[in-house]
Amino acid sequence: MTWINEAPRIPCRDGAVFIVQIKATVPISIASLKAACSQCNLQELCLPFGMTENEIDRLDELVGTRRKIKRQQHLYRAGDLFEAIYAIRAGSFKTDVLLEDGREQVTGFQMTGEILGLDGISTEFHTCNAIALEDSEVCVIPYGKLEELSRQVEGLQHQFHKVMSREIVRDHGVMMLLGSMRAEERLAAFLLNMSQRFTARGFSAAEFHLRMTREEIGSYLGLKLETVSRAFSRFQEDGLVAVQQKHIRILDIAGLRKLLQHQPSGG
Amino acid sequence: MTWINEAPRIPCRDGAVFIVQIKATVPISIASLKAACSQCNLQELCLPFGMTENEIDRLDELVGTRRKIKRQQHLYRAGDLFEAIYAIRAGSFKTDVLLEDGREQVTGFQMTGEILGLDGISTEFHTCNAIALEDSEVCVIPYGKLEELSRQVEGLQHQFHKVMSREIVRDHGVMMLLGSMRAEERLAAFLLNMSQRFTARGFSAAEFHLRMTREEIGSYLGLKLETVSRAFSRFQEDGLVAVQQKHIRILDIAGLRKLLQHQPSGG
DNA sequence: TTTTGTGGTTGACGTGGATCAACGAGGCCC
DNA sequence: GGGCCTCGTTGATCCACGTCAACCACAAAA
Repeated sequence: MTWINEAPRIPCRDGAVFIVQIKATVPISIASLKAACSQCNLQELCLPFGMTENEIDRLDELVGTRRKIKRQQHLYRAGDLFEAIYAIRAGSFKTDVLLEDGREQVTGFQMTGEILGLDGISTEFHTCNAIALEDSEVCVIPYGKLEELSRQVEGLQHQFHKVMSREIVRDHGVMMLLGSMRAEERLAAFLLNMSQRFTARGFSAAEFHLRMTREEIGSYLGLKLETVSRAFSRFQEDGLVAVQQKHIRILDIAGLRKLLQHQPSGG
Repeated sequence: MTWINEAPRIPCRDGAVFIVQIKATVPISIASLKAACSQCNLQELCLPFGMTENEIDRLDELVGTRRKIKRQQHLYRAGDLFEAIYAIRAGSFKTDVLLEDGREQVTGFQMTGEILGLDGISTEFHTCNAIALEDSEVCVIPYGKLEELSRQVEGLQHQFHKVMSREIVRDHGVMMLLGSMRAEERLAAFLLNMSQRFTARGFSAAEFHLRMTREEIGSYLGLKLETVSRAFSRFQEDGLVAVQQKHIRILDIAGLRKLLQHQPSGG
């Protein structure tokens, strides 16, 4: 229930340092958790979206704990018992599925305010891995509590259903991308999607820093990392974007959008 | 509320014949709807799964109407206002998304007991098309009623969440397939999946009739119809399946499964 | 019965992206 | 500073699948 109890679940090389962090954050966390959602500036992007003030106040009892996850560490793994869903408070994640032979498919990249762990409801075990792309923090929402509260708070129930449905719609978009777009279209779609999500978070639509590698982008888009790299170079040649490693500046957003229509065909 | 009121929503070339059908089925429907779910032999595969007898009795008030959809007709279209989800009572469907330039991506094939329309919760408009692959019938579950009842009936709430989560997990599987498998692996995965779903419905695991065309399979698997056809032929040569048009007989299920592991790589 | 249409199969050929390989750039530790 | 390691870029070559086209099977219509 406290940070201390959560600590053993967080694998961490430099354990000592991390304990210090815990000690430092415990009093702050306990204080702020009393008003977890109602005070959070991510409301608009997160579970509370669209709920009334009264309803959000009731939400505060939902978030029992926060959890810090260091870069490259797992929030949960495929096969883990499902107990909670997670709202990203800071940082970003990728989710992936692994085949027995080692092939990896990245199924999504998640940013602040987005919800992780919905895959676990189905079987009560997680079916994918969630890995932090940078040092991150999540709000832990115990699933039993969420179901209980959403039986009482209509707005929460409705919003939770919307979050799940949005995930389904997003997945359909990815299927479209993987099933019928060519490499450059996929990357254009990816960049436009990132841009739009950064915008929603108050960052620049045109200039941002990708937290994932070319290989992870490639896995998500069903391409090899070399192909991703070549597509970036092509966009740069064509004056669509300025690329410097992970730093992206979109120069011609309309041009990127145009790439998405009427290509001859794809896959 | 009755078949008659629903009738105008069903586009139908041979209207006259259909009206006769309606007249014939109205009394039967009204009688059976009084005990929609509790009497239904699809319980195990559908929304009531895992609920207690008492809970299922309460479910009966949920299904207001049934709707017949003829082959090739839409249950709903992208852009339609979202009002209800649908449980397939008989027949089968495909769902697809269309790009402006006409490209189609089939996002799924649905069989009896499966739920359609979850994509609409997110924005209150449907985001994909649902088209009957054969003459079919669905139970119409008004969404408002479902939310209301699932605030009262814990088992319903839980089961509904599981259905949504299962859809997310399924989509991840398709992403894996589209993103990192080669053509024959995709088709093998598809056949094994169909076989498993037919089995769950009491049909033969080894012999079944596909309701969709090669082109639809191809769209779902991110392949061209010729590639699907060639893969079928290859499987036949290798003694894995006997294919005669849409009729499939699996001869070596272990062989198909083996195709799914340890291929060198994909894409 | 022939006709027409839709869906499926098969072959020949082209190509987008995978593969293999070399090299460059930035971050981190010593 | 220098060595190491991960990540990214770029080039040369290959091949799985797309494309184009001919033909076949079956069903419904004439």
